Amino acid sequence: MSAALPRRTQAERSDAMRQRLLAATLESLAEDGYAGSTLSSIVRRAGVSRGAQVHHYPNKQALMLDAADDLLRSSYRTLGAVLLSVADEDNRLEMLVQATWEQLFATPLYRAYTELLVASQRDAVLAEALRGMLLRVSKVFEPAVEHYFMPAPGTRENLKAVFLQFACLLGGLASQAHLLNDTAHVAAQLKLWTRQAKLVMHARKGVRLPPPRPVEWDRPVHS
Amino acid sequence: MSAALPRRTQAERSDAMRQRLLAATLESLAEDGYAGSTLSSIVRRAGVSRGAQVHHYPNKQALMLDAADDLLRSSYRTLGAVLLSVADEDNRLEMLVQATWEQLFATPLYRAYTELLVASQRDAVLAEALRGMLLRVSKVFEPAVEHYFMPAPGTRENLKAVFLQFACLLGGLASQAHLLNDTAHVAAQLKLWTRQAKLVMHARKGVRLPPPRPVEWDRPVHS
DNA sequence: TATGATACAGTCCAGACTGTATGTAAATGT
DNA sequence: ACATTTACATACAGTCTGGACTGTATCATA
Repeated sequence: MSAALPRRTQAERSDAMRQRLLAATLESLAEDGYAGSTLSSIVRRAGVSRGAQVHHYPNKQALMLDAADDLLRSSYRTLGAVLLSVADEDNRLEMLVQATWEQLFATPLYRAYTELLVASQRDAVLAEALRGMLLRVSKVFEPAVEHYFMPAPGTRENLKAVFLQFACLLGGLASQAHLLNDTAHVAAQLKLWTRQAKLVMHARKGVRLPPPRPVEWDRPVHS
Repeated sequence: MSAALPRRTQAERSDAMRQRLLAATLESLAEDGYAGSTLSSIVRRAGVSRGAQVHHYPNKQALMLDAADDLLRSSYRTLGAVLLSVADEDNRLEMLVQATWEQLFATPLYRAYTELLVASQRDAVLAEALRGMLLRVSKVFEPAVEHYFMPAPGTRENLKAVFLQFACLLGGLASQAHLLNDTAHVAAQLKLWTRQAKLVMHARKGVRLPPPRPVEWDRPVHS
């Protein structure tokens, strides 16, 4: 009769609980902001008790750090999927731009990232963590860029810099999107950057294989 | 013997007090963030009592709204000065880019703006206020752009969009500047955008006059 | 100069948040 | 089967915040 109680192992219970807490934390960051994400509201959102949180994360910073880690890990996976999805497209750049915006920057997850980013301006530990995670993400993106694109003949533009520009542009755009109540601006900006980028880079012809898959970052054991 | 008490008028006292409160608020926003800018800390920073604040601003939101107004007004003036300063330069675009970054985006004031911007994501009143103020600022910038620059012959690029791109780029750059601990990246990005912009616009030749000075926004009487 | 309005100072209070301490159930090891 | 560790729940302590409230000094005006 204990069909509803499948007797989970300790590790399973812990992982599930951590997952619920992290998901609730990221939701809360996106909706209520960093300061608004109080421990009480997070556990309420996760539907667990206060004790569960304090058991897995001794203090708020630890929870936030792990949430940041989870966020960047998730973005890493999304980015990987995006890069794969444009593999067999002819107009790779357009697809990449559109997909990056829609699936990465125009999402609640990016709003959560924004909150962590501004909080990191006053939290050196969080800043260091974000720095390291960004480095790891860029380590995936840059080889993929090399895999798919090459500098246009005649130009000697640094593709890394052009994509860093892209990231800053999308970041700034996302931060102000709720003020510009005209969504056409966003589309225009995406098109504008695409046009500019095409001047300095070409999609490599005949590349139908996905980019090299670097070090796995999917499930490192929790420290 | 009352040499130290020059008998100020009521309006003078009020203005001076409001100024101290607003300055302290913007400092606090830049240093301690939005949530960290508590009323107690602000009045402590301003060196005034709690009662002074509550007299001039009935609640925290009113203070923040006026601080945002002051911030945008100040940026408006700075931007005007920047535009004037590049009037008689030959390499106007480079100077404009550099000055905009140094005097507008790489300042504590922009950090304060960032705090207000993310806070406005959950404060509709603040968002509306920022929206209106940004509109007014752009109303200064756009005529100045027309005054100084023209689309390059052959291209039909929208200069407004290019400068909106510039703003988003600088915003994104400033938000992440504390993570990229390499200041060379910023300079490289500024150069990159300048190069791209030069492809679609030229400085008008022989323009030695400052841009048209639109509606004044220097000291509207306080409501 | 008398009277009211304005500017400012200091204090109090209800609520909220974080961290901690303690108690109970479930899982694990032997 | 039982002891021990792990996972989770509840209660509490201390701090802080924002708003309300009362009191005092300064200014405007008739």
